[in-house]
Amino acid sequence: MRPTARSGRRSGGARSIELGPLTRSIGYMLRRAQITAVAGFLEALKEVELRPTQFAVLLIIRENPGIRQTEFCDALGIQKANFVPLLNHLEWRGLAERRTGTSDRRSCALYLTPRGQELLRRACVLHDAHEARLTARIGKRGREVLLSLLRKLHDPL
Amino acid sequence: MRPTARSGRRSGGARSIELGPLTRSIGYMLRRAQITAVAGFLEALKEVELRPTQFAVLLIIRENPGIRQTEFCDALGIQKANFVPLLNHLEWRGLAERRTGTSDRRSCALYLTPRGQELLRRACVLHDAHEARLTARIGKRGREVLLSLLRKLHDPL
DNA sequence: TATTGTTATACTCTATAACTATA
DNA sequence: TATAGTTATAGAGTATAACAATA
Repeated sequence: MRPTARSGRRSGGARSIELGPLTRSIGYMLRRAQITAVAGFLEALKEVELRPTQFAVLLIIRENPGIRQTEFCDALGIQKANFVPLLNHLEWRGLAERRTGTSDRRSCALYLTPRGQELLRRACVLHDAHEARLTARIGKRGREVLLSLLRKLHDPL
Repeated sequence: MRPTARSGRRSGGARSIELGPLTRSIGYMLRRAQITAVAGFLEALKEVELRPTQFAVLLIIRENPGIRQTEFCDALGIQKANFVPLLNHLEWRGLAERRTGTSDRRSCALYLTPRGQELLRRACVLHDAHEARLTARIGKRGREVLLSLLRKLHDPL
């Protein structure tokens, strides 16, 4: 799974792959780091059976109780059509719920169930441990620098 | 992991979404930055009609002429089954080619065609411009720091 | 007429098992 | 028997169009 960066041949006769300019590409290195991070996330949150997107949805509902689906999708850049099965799954697991809006009966207000709140608390503990393992590789200072750089890459400024 | 400080509503009446701990999550910020980077890549390489994976495949074949498919997949962490249609497409476009191995007739050695080499040169120019735009957001020093941090995140060390 | 949530659909990426032809 | 490449298939993630209920 891990590409090596050096060129030449190994003693066993197997070829060591030359990645060339890719190791100097922000895009490619971002992708590799993200693949590693996702794998670690899945391993860390296996106990609560949450994928990264599901974890993010629960967190954002907790931070924004009563948020409507369209609001959610606009903020996160998710297509509203794709949000439906995602939320269906969380509702089916009894972690989140839709409540039909009182003022606008077209819309649904989203809330965590007590069970969702409980699971999310446990998920946050596991997620913190996962983040701590990532931080251990780059140091606390490195983590702050990384978050700052990633924010700059994303924001239009 | 700490929640961020701000919350509340915007003046226009639209709700300002609270992302909470997500903005302090390496995993989430990696994902957001990568989405931005991929969008920029697609825009930058539209002219040559190469997606990030296709660009990476052409580059690695150029750096490792004669590489076999299994070697390639082992090094890049791609499933060999998924590599087949990927390579079929590049071959169909006349950019790369399989040559049946002389010593082992089960395997294919991969090469760029002259047209593939030409297109890749142009693609590299476009890719460099894209990387320069990313670098402009974080500075040359920031870029070096970022690449170093991303490498540390990926490598087991 | 416009908007919210929904359905249907399609295309990409990824993951696994089983097949073929060679070794 | 083991391996290289292939096929088939299934699951996620993502994109657009169109529909019903409501505004």
